[in-house]
Amino acid sequence: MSNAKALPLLEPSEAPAAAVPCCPPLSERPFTAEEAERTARMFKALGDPVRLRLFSAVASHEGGEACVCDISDVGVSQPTVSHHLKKLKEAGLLTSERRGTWVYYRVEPSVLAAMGQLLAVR
Amino acid sequence: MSNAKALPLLEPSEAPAAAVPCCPPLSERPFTAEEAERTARMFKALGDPVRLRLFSAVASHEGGEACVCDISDVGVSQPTVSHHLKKLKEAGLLTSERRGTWVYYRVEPSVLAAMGQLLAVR
DNA sequence: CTGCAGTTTCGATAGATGTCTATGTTGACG
DNA sequence: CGTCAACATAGACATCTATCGAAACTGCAG
Repeated sequence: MSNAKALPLLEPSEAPAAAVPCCPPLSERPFTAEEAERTARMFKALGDPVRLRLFSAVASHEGGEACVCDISDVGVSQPTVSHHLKKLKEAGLLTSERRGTWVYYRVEPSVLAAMGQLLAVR
Repeated sequence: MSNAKALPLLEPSEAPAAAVPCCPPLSERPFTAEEAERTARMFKALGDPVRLRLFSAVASHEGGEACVCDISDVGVSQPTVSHHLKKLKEAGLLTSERRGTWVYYRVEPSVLAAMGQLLAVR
């Protein structure tokens, strides 16, 4: 093909979803529907065992980042791993960057802090 | 009836699931399959907007407890509310107690602390 | 240019989940 | 005892989701 412009459209749904400036602590006041919708996305992303293992693997990896090949050993096929990493990315919990052959994922530290605040006791 | 022993059988599946003594911080080391399975249950329970609103409503209510009638206004039918409260209970996030006509739900404070620890930064 | 390894995307499918209506249970009150 | 109100359970249904194999894409090395 030798094309040089093969991706004319980039879905904005691919964006990091801005999960950081999220919400008040859960026990401060009842969540509104909108707050709940936004916050539930993050919890839901961590609500799958495979995703939780992938997230933990990235978070605990040296330098806070890991390439897919480092963490693919979670008992499911490689496309499934990719699928879950995408979900975590869409939830704003991970970011990715391609360096040569490999793709590296890293955790967004501010997100961990934000979720910690959610669970703070009044 | 004036009975004193009317509940002969109580499913153990109804038990609080012992969510408290859970796991090390997510970023300490990669989770094992078993740890992930256990921990994901809690995140999953909070991964639904309606459940999150119900949980927030209970957590922020005076005294840390609320009767169902106080928090049922989340836009779904009454059986659905009951269903979600049951899920939260099974996940070990809420406990319930009947007092007369009303059933009161309250948060397990230790659970919030445990989940907060999960998200602690290394 | 061609092949290869790492990664993502696509299409399909089985199982899980959220929601409803209808019905059951429990306690309070005449 | 009868009725009403507060919750819970049961069953049905539509939608979502996790998973896989196959195929496409990307960068690197001959």
